[in-house]
Amino acid sequence: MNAADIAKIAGVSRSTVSRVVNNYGNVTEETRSKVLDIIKEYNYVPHASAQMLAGKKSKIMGLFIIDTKDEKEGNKMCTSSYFSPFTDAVIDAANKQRYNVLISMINEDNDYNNVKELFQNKTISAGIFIGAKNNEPAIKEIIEEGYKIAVIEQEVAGEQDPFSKCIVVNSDSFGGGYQATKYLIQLGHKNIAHLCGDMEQLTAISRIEGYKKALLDAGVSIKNNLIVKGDYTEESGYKAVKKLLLKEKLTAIFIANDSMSIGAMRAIEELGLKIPEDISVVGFDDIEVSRHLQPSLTTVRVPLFQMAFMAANNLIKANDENIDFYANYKIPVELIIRNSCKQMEV
Amino acid sequence: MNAADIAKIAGVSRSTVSRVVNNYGNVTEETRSKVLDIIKEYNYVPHASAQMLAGKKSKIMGLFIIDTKDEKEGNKMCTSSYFSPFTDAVIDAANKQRYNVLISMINEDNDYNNVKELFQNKTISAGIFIGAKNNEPAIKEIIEEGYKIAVIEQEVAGEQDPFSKCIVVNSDSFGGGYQATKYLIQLGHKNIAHLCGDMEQLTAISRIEGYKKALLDAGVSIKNNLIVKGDYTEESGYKAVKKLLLKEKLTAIFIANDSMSIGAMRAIEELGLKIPEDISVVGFDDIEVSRHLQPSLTTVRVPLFQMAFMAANNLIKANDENIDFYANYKIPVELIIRNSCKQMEV
DNA sequence: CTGAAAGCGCTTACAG
DNA sequence: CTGAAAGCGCTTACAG
Repeated sequence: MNAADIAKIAGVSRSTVSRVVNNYGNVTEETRSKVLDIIKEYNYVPHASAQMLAGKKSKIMGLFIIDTKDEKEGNKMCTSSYFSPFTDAVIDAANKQRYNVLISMINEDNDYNNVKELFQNKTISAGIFIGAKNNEPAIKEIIEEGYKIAVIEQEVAGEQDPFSKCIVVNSDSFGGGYQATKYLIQLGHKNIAHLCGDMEQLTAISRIEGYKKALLDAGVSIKNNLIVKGDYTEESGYKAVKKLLLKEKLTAIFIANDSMSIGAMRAIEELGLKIPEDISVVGFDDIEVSRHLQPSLTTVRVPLFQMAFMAANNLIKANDENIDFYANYKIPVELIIRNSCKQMEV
Repeated sequence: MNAADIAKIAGVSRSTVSRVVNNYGNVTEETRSKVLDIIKEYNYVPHASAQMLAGKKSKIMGLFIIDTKDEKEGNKMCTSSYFSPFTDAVIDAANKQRYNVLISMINEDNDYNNVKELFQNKTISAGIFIGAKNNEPAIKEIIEEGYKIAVIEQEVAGEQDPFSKCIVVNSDSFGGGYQATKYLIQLGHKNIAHLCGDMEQLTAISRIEGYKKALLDAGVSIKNNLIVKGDYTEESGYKAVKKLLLKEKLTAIFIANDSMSIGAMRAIEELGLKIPEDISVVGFDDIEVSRHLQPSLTTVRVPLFQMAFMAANNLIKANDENIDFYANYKIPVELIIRNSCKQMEV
């Protein structure tokens, strides 16, 4: 059952069937309803590929989740606590506008080639990237080929930067790092450590900057031996904090994400220390588990739902209206105070 | 840059370009490598829609996540802790075989029409359903139209049932309910309550059956006032258990999933009772948070990764080889003992 | 408002 | 082993 069949049955031309299907204006009401009836009766659905080949654009957008950490069994789930609400929201936003979303994971650099192919072979007409390292050249290449792109957490380095030619949605990582650290300072802490995230990502870079600025503004000196490196995985949090506590004296630690905080809490506990009595902890992201931890984790909430909606809706708009629309959003974050920090005694 | 351009540059016909692209045998090595070079040089990628229209089948499979609960903000995240590992594994399995996956949520019955359209307009050539209620007629319809389908957690009611014409992957919910309950019995509990899941779903139906059978086998009488209804959401767990504890006397409760267990634990705590000292709790699913709860939750692990791989791989195989392949798997589950249950004193 | 025709970019018998 | 041609199912100027 194709357009020609419908045309024959309805006694009109294929052109007219097409006009009805696409809801164009230049058809009599009578013709339209006659054709519509036949379409319904025979349950005719236009062949998407034929439509595309003839000029319609794809209603499929890509969502690409970058996670190039070496995967142990455990990690996967953790990273997905961050990506999963984002994914849900993208699908939700897309479906509402009759778009579909094709999701793919990027675990190694080579996977970017598959993504590029998806654009080139016209399967998708737009794409969202989340989890990429800052300045990722593979994404820049795709943007430069002229495809419609939205990126989460990317720095735009001036007008020459390809990232200025897409939709960028960032959270205020600097502000979040600042707030988190300031909160610890206000509680009376002096020796506040920081566990960094994967420094290839913008979030990690900005969160540590916020941390440093807060210390600076409060006149607390920055001690480099209190700053340690992680890679955003739970395991890295565990190791880094265990090592740190064995060497340094501190009463509080600001950790660049919640997954590492979970590992850190395990390390602290294993060393016989109590949270928050001995060590105060602030995380970042507010993933689902954080409110269920013992003690519940004080953290900075990143509004991933909202960011997903902005990325998806802007992208769809640009695609539907066939316009070049570029933007650079910075979404505010919020400190969520729970039970992992305590006021220092005076 | 299309096949005709490549053909002209390489000095061959479009047919030959097509043969090279599709890696057919009947081309001289010389011709092949010449064409391949040109393709690489000009970065030619065949138009996916044109290929499909000319007869190739779609390399996109659909993944449909059914969640028809009334959505409050909170629920969404909870349900996704169950779906998210499954989704990850499906994408992983698909990508490994050069398939892409298009994900869509079904929040109301009407959304099934969009799914059907995706098959009818040939965007996807196969699909996986997870979260559907048992016996879902909308899915039956799709199977009956002849599309390649895999379904998670569905009962197959004989050879006449449309579900016998697809790939069914179930976990052993009955066995899990049985094990969980038996474990509580062995710990010396007599008054073991059960909080059911959404009874429209096969898992809920089978889990309660396992519970009853375990009691029966142990000679413990089934008390209907100890069996209460939930709908798999955290909130329903909270409400049901609060009400239950106010009325009945019990020392243990087997809860049909972990999300409800989280709500239940909150209810128990609010009533001033301790887990496991006053009430032992066993959940089901082993979602990510469960091991982080306080106390960590004893639960039945459902191997969603494995189920996802079976569904995806079987489906892809059936699609690639263009065969009708039907199967009905029952995947074993495992009781994960943590700290939410205690041995009764003698 | 409507139809005949060209064209989108491939694949696949068919013939050689 | 290779090419000319038909065909996949649409949309969109163009002409009326």
